[in-house]
Amino acid sequence: MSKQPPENTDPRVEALVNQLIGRVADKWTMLVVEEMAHGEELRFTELGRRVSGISQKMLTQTLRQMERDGLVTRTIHPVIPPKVEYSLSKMGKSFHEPASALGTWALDNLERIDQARAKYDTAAN
Amino acid sequence: MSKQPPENTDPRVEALVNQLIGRVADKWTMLVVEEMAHGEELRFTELGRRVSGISQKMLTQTLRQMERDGLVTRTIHPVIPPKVEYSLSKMGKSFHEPASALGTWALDNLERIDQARAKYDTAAN
DNA sequence: CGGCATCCTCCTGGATACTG
DNA sequence: CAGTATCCAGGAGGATGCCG
Repeated sequence: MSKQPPENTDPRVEALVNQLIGRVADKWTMLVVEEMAHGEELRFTELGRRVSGISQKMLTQTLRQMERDGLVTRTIHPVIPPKVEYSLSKMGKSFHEPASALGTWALDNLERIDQARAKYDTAAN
Repeated sequence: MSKQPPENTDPRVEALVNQLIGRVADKWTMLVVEEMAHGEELRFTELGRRVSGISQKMLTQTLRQMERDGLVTRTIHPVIPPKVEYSLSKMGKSFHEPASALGTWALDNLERIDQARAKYDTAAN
């Protein structure tokens, strides 16, 4: 499988798209976007508090990637103690739509999925 | 960060939702759903051919998870050589909507993201 | 054909400690 | 406060071989 890269599309574009899907279909990215979608600027620590379960490392990493991809704006206030504020860019906000649609779907179907799993697990043993 | 699990929600539900997001925000799941969305029943190998870059192992794994979650129906035809067909369940189809919305977004913004990255990379060095 | 089992490698990501 | 740096365990996932 995937022995011969399909000739019908430019392999570089293929790779890029593939990688982009990986980035976009990222749990932490989605959760961070969700928290930032309300519009206010958020500080690093506050963001960490809101995204439940995220480690500081992953928060940093996720924010860097999002900044690099142009989803997030990072504003450094040169004061002591340091103050850095994050907010969604225009593109970031546009990303929030499909992302939150997916989140909504997950919530809506949580029950059904849970049941499906239980059924599957008992059936198969 | 994430030292004290927030008390405002049931930690078990929290965990489940978190895990579910992880499942739902999965690259291969999305790509597989995309290929299956056209409605026909698809055989294992054919599916593998369509989802570019997926290994046989990941395809099997993804399909099993999706089946377990009730997104996919697996039909075994007891013939020789073996014939197994996969199709989206009703829930699977409903998942396709937000999933493909995300894919569409990625495609639409591929250019912008690429530019943002280039800009970020040259600026920071 | 449609897998499962095994091995092995690399990357992800948590924990911890330290800085401007 | 907002990170960076380091270490390290565990899981993801490719390659290969075998089977009903």
